[in-house]
Amino acid sequence: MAYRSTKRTEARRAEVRGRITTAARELIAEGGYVNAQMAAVARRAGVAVGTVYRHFPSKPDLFAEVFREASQHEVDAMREAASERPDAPASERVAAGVETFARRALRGRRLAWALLAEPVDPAVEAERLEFRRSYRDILVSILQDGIASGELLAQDPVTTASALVGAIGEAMVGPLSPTANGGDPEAAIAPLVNFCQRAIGTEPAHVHA
Amino acid sequence: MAYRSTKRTEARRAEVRGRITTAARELIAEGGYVNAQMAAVARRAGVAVGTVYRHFPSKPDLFAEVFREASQHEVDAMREAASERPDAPASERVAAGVETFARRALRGRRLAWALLAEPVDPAVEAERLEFRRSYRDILVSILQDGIASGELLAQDPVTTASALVGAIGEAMVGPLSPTANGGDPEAAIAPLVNFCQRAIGTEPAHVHA
DNA sequence: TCAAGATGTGAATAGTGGTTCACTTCTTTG
DNA sequence: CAAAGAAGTGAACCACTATTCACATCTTGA
Repeated sequence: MAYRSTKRTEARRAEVRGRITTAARELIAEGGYVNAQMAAVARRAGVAVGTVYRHFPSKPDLFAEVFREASQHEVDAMREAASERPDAPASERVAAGVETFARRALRGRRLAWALLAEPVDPAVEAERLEFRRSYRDILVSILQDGIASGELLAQDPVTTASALVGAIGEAMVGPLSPTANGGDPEAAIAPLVNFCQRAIGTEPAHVHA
Repeated sequence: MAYRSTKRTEARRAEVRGRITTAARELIAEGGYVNAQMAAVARRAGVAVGTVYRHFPSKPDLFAEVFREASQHEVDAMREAASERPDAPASERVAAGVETFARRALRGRRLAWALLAEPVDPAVEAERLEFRRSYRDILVSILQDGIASGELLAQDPVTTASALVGAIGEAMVGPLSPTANGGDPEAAIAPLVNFCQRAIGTEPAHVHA
């Protein structure tokens, strides 16, 4: 009984672990999951391959954590944007959430695409499902409020919210996106927000503009 | 000069080639691109691996053709549905196209997902891009008609069409889809069509229902 | 039937990338 | 400092697959 982990070693361990997840996230942001081999992660993190395996039992485990961290950030940002004015009309709350989502996705297109759609190991896929479900649930909740208050037309909020998630993903980071070929990203946001506002079905009586 | 290909041999060659592409498509429909190894394709087609390479120079070449064929079918079906009544209101033409798209996607969820989103070799990705673009362009054309006639609100038709493609894909075959977990597929179509009709922005004056 | 060429075969090859492990280095405690 | 154990290392290992190629078989025209 001559060795016990101490604050110093634990801090160092956490620091190395952080370097590894950061390296993995950066590689995904640059070239997607396929571009993020274990050897490349290790090289960028400045450690040996074996060290990565001291911290994560397998590649799926590593990337599940990376996905979890990255997507949590995104979901929190959108939730915050959509809840800034909890009593605003649903259409404005959706607009705020969508705009935040879109703007952040555009800042890191490749990472956003990897988080949203790129196929990955089943373990990572499970994280992604959580991610998309979180987005959807934020929207569902706003839609339900809007329907209850009579602001929005009667509709299936789960279908609407799912479709919105797909629409935003495609319009922002998908291959069809105007931003995919060098267009001005900012210019793509307003039409998308308009799309979403129309899609949630504001009752004509509530239209202000 | 003792051998020249004849009708009989050409027919046989075409038949084998067809067996190979069919086998490849079936494998994709069952387990996606990752599940479709060359050896598996050969086995299912009832030929040796080498034979596959007599017909296609490489795996990407084979699957590019498979994607091209499969997606052409889908695009044609949607175009036809949307053009059945060329003078109908845009909102009805969109509804007809979307419903056809959705219904067909549901019939072959895995294949539809592979065609729409699963990452593949760059050569195959190029085919997929064509595919999505074709869908988008069908919708863009209808939207332009509707905007010109005053039926639809002014909007960027490319963004709207891209977002619609994303929305349909997500709602029908994406991980969020209610149909992904054993829900009734038919029940998912009507809400989606409603979503799309709202999203294209029918001018209030034109609303009939 | 025979030669020429096309087509079919599948074991062997080669590239890729995740994972292991014997070994070294570092840190802590007595 | 010495022992114990944790952390770090990276070459070797292994599984998986696309691709090749020397050989066999089949088809055609003379």
